[in-house]
Amino acid sequence: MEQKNDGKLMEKIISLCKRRGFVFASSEIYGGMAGVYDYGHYGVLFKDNIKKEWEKNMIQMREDIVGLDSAIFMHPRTWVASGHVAGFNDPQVDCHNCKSRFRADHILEDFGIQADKAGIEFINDELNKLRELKKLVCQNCGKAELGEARVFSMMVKSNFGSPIDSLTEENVAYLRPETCGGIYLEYKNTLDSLHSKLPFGIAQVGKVFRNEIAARQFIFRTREFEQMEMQYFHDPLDTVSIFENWKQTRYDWYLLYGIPDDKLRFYKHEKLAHYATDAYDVEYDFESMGGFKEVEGIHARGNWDLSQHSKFSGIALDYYDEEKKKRFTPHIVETSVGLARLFLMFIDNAYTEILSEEGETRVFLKLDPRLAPIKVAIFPLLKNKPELVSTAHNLYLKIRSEFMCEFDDNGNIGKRYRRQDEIGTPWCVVVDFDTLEDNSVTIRDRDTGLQERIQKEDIVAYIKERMK
RNA sequence: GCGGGAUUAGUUAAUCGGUAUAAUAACAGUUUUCCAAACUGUGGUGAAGGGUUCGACUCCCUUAUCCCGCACCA
Repeated sequence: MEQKNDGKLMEKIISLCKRRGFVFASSEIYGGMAGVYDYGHYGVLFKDNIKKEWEKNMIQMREDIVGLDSAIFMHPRTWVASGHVAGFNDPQVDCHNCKSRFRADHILEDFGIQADKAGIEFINDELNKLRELKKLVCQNCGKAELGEARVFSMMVKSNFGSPIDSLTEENVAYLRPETCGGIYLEYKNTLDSLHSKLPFGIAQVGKVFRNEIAARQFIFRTREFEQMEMQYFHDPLDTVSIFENWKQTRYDWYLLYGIPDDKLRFYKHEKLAHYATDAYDVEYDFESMGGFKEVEGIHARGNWDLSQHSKFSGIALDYYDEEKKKRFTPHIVETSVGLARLFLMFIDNAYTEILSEEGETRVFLKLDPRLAPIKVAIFPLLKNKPELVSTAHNLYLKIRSEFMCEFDDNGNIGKRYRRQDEIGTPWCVVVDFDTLEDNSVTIRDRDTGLQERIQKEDIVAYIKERMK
């Protein structure tokens, strides 16, 4: 019988990820580093498979989207133009009495003062006005002890390209907090070099960095992570239909890889960025975190990005539509998803425990075969029979050019099955005494434990058929 | 970032101001004709730094990390 989880799923996932070499906390031998994780052998394979499937759907299977891999470092003015330097931060204010901390802009909004994306001077001016009116009180302890607002920038700075003691807003090189900036900067080159016609998209996967105040919940929120983003450039007249289309396309992608419909939902943003016209999140119901959490954002961004970069760079980033005989700055619909969030989502969904009649628990990851780090493991039935071992090993040598696969002759057969179950390997092939007679092997299904007897030569075709 | 709790082997736990234990996992061997069997052997542990002490895993301080709650998540 399948066991219901007892609220310890996150602990079990973290433990499995470490024990089986998927994910390690960074810098463990130095005591760890918060919000940074390293991916071990199976973690890399799994993560790369997720990335490949995303790229296949977003680039390979489409005529209207092209790839890009832009640099992490961009010209400092990029982030001034995008509004990140001014707005990508949390203005916070502390209560001197009870030590509670609040978002300063949220406090102002309670008084009807629009402070989203406002500068720190503006926020402190408004806070001072409220102080004079004696309206400023701590929402927690009720005393008027709120101090000056301070800015916690989410942007990670570097000394890239300049001596470290002379950093200014003009020359500081930020580590990008999102990958889409690189897409906007290469919009023009892409258009010129690939004769793309609107509507078209640019997709890329890459590392980004954010100074999260509290990086928690394993790999769900980290300071260094990978984003998979796609920016779709189009005629503003088509925004509504294109936006709806992308919502559906992205939602359906999750269903393709075994995420059940009832664990997915859309969340509509009520509070939009000033340039945005519509924004939805795809949320997944994480059992390990007790509810729905955002995995992907789908946003209609208007022409804010291109027009800002055009304004700050002095380079025209518009588009002339030959058919419609009109010139305009393209509008953008963006899809943006965190790779590590998908990693956690797929494991959260795949983690399964079955209690056997003997009272033993079998743990396995019910991963889609396309995502599983190892596709097939090959064992000899017994390890003290050299002819079984060598036949199995030769079979492994033959198959490994087709799929990521493993050979294992450690311990006994049951133990080897369990190890593969835990890393989500969909098939295990066993070479037994019949193999020596008639070249047949058994192939066992991870989810059912059932075996079929097939010919050695048919293994590759068998697996390929089931990975479509 | 605030408040509270915690940190002993890969994991789960025990003990003790005086040589740190066990189970399990790992590895090697024997065995085993399909689901973590058994036997033998091997390696591995006090988060980091400082203090008190003849002697600290144990007492004290600092830092880090984790968990719970608050706040935050453009």
